[in-house]
Amino acid sequence: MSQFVFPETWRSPGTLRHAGRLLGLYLVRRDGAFEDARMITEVEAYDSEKDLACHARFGRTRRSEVLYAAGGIWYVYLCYGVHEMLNLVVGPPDHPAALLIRSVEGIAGPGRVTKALRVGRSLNRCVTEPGCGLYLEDRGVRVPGRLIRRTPRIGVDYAGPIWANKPWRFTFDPTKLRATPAGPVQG
DNA sequence: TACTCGATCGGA
DNA sequence: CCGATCGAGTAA
Repeated sequence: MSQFVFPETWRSPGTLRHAGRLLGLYLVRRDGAFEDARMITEVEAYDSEKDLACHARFGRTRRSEVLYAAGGIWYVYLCYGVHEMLNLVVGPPDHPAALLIRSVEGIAGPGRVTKALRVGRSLNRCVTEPGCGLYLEDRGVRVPGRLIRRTPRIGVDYAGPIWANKPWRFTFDPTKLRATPAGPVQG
């Protein structure tokens, strides 16, 4: 059974808590005839202007403005002039924070995720709803805390050791998930 | 406007 | 290890 995850889900404070809850959810993409849905297996948290790895480290700018909106919208930007990066904006208004989706089941690497799901900057600022063509579903996967690994974020050494070493990368091994308990039988 | 650098990836 | 490739941000 799939349950649509409402955008409002991501508006409360608690960036790291949201990161843990994003693991195991399905990222659903519909674009014309194209359709794909994959379980999220790796995310990174970027939180506030203090975080020198976060795009909000310069305060409100043309690019970072989207991070200051209420959670539940997408932030997509171009990295190295080549790769699109997909983030979920989280937190209340005026608290800039986002979760980078680094991997989904079967696809590792943030640049590969967006390529596989045909995600581009046209989705920047879009709400996480079906009408947007990109949204989240809860398909009953429960990721136990003991499976979640936290490590430093990738590729942010420029932020300095304090911020580069924060264990804000969340991953888990989906093959270690226990089969979901059988629910009510449906036709 | 000139300049630097990057939340990556694929190939040498 | 290195180049691709371009937009954001800073300084001037």
